[in-house]
Amino acid sequence: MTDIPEKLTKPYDPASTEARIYKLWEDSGFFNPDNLPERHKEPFTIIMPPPNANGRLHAGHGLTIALEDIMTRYQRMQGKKALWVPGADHAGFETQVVYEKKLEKEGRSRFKMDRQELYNEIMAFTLDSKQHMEADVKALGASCDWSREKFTLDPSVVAEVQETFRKLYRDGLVYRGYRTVNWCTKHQTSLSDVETETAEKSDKLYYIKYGPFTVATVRPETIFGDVAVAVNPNDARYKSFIGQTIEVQHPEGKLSLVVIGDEEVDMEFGTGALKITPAHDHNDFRMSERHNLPRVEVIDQFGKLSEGTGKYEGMKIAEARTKVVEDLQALGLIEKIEDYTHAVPTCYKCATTIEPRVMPQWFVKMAPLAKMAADAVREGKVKFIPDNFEKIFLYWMDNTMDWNISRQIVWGIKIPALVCTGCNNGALDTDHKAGDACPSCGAPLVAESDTFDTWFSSGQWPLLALGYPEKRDLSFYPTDVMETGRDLIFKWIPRMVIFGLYLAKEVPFRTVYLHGMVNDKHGKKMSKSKGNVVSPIELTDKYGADALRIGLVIGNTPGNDIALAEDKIKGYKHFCNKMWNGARFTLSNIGDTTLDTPRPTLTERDEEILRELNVAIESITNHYENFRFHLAGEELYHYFWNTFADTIIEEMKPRLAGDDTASKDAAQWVLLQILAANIKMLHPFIPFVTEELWSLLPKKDSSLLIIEPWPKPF
RNA sequence: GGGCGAUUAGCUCAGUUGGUAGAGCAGCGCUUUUACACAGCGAAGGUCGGGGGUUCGAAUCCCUCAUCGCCCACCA
Repeated sequence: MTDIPEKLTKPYDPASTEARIYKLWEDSGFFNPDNLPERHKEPFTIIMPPPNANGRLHAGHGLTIALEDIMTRYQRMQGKKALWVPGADHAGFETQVVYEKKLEKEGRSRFKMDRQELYNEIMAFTLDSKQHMEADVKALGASCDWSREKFTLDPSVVAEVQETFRKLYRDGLVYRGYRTVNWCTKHQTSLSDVETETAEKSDKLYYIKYGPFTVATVRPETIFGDVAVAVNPNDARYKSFIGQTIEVQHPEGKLSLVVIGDEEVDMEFGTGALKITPAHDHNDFRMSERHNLPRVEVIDQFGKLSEGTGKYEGMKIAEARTKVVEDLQALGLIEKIEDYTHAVPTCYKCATTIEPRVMPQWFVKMAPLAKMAADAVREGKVKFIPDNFEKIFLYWMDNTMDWNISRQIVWGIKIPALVCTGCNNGALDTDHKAGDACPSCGAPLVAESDTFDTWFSSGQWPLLALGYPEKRDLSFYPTDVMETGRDLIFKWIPRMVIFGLYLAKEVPFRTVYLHGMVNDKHGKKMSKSKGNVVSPIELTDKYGADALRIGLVIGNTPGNDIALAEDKIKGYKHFCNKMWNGARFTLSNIGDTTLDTPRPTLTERDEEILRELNVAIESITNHYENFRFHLAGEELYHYFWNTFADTIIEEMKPRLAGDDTASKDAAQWVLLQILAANIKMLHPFIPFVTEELWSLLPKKDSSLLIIEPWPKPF
C-alpha cells in the first residue's frame, strides 16, 4: 500500500471543496482566454444568455450553465482560446413586474411614485439581485470570464443600444407609427406580440340588430366606437349594400355608418356582417386603413369606457358589457346570444386580457430585416440543434409583423427621441431638442419618455457583450455557439441574428443549441403557484454542483424537456464518490508510479485494455464534438463505473498484490493512466471533483486540470 | 385552424448512420471480501402506443390511426 493524501480517506465532500476550487480557478486567470498558455490560439466563444438580475437562478439556468460550461471547458482542454462571456440583464418589463409586486406587498404603487425615484429604487434592487445571481452562477462552477462581464445597463451598452436605434431610424427601418398596440390595462404599457399569450375564454356571442343587418360580436360595449359595417364583396346577401350609409340604433342614440366590402370578412362566421371598431381591434384597424375610416376611442387606458359613451362613461369593460346588453335587449335589438369559446390575447405576466388601443409608438420595420435573417439561415450560416428548430425559425421569419419597441415603463433604456405634441411624429434626439418645432406640424417636440422593449437591447447582446463597436473583442465574433432554452427560438434568437447581420454584417453565432424546459420530477412545468419549484442552488448545496450538472445533462436530449428528480441528482453524487474511491484505490496501489513514468512493458491484456480505452476516448470525443453531451456523459459514467472500477480494478488486484514486479509495474501504470484519462474527460461535466482529484495525482507539474490537454489515444 | 414534439421496464428517460432493447431511481435475493454499503454480486422486469408497408432484418425508414403535451393563429 502506498500512502495516500489524508482527504482521500474520507468520502468526497463537495461542500468543503467547491468554493476552494472555484477560487483556484479564478486566481489562475484561465477563465480569461488572454491568460491561457501560448498553445491556445483558435478562439472558441459562447456568450452567456444574461440571466435576469431580479432574483436567484432557477433550474433552467442550471441546465444552461451546465451545458455552456461543458462546451467551454471541453474546448479549452482541446487547446482553444475559450471565452465564455457572462452577463446580467436588467430585463425591463420582467423586472419592473417583479418590483411592482414587491411594492404592492408594501402597500405602495409605482403610479404614485416619481419616475426617477422609481428608477433608482429598481436599480438598487437590481444591483443587489445581480450579486446573488452571480454568486449562483459561480456556485454552479461556471468557467466564464468575469473580467468581461457586461450588464445591459452599463453606460457603454446603453449608448450603443441608443445608437442602434438612431441608425435604424436613419435607415428607415424604425418609424413612429399610429396604430393598434397590445395594451395591458394593469401594467399600463404596450407589449410586443411575443409578450402576449393566448388564453381560451368562454364568452357570449351577441347577435345585434344593426340597421338592415344583424352582426355577431363578443364586444357589444364597443358599439359606440363603430365606424362601419363590413361585408364580403362576394356575399350575394349583402353586396348590394356596399357603399350605402345605414342607420344603427344603440342605447345612446344613432350611428350613421358606411357599408364597406372587404375580402377579409368571413361569410361563414356569424351573420357574415361585421361591425368595425378600428380603435379597439387589430383587424378592424387594418380595415380602417384600407377604407380610410375614422377611429373612435371608447375605452381608455384603464379599461374603462371613455368620453362619448354617455351613461356608460367610467364603467369597466365587463360592467359596461352587461349594461349595454341589458339596454339593447330592452330596445329589442338583441336577436340572440350564443355561448362562444375563443382565444384572446393576454398579458404574459398578469393574464389580463389585452386591450388593443391605437397609440403612437415606435416600430421596427421587420420585413427586410427578417428576410436577411432567413436568407442567412437558408444559406446554412447558422446551424440549429436539434435541426427541426430551423423550420420554426424560418416560419417565424417568414411571418413577421412590425415590432413595437415602445414600453411605457421607467425601467429600461430610454428611447433617444423626441415626440411631437401635435401630430404623432417623432425625431431623433441628435437632430432636435425639446422645445423645437415639429418638422411636420410645427407643434413643440418633447423628450420621449418611453423605454425600449428589453429584447431590443438583448437582441444585440452578442455584439454588446464583446464590446461592440470599439472592436475590443470582435476577433471572437461571430461566436461559436448560442445555447439557450427552446422557448427563446422566436423571442430572442431571431433578433440576435437580425441585429448581428444588420450591425456587423455577419451572423452572431454559427450554432444554436436549444435545450428543453426543466420540469419537475413528473414532467410538469415548475411554477410558484403549484409549489413544485426546484432550486438548483438547493440541490447544489445538498449534492454538490457536479452531481447537479451531470444529472441535468445525462438523459436529456437537445430540444426535449427534462424531468428533474432529486433522486437522480443523488445518484450522480454517488457517482462522484465512486470516482473518489476509484482514485483512492489507485493511488494507494501504484507505488512510486507517477504520470511521468514512462510506459513500461505491458501485458497483452494491458494492451487490450488500452485499445478499449482508445475506443472509448474516440467515441466520447466524438460525442462532445457533435453536441451529444448526454451520450458523452453516459458513456463516461459507464466506462468509469463498469469498465474501470468493476472490471479493470478487480482484475488488477491480484497483480498488484503479487510478486511479479514487471506485471505489477505495468498494472500500476495502466491504472494511473486510465484514471487520469477519465478525470480529464469527465472534467467538463464534474469540474470540481475532477480538479480536486487531479491535484492529488502524482506528477511533476502542478498545473490545473482546467488547462490540461484533452486525452489522446494510447 | 395550423405547426412541432412525445408515446420504450413500476417512475423519469437514453438508444449517433436500421441488425433480435439500455440507464438512473424504486423494488427483490445474497454479501459487511482491506477503494467505495454514496458499495459489490445475482435475479427479476418491456409483444419498444395500435395497424399497415419497405427490408434478409425496424424501437430505429415510409403511410395511417389513437392518446398526451407544447407552440403559433387578428373568424368578429
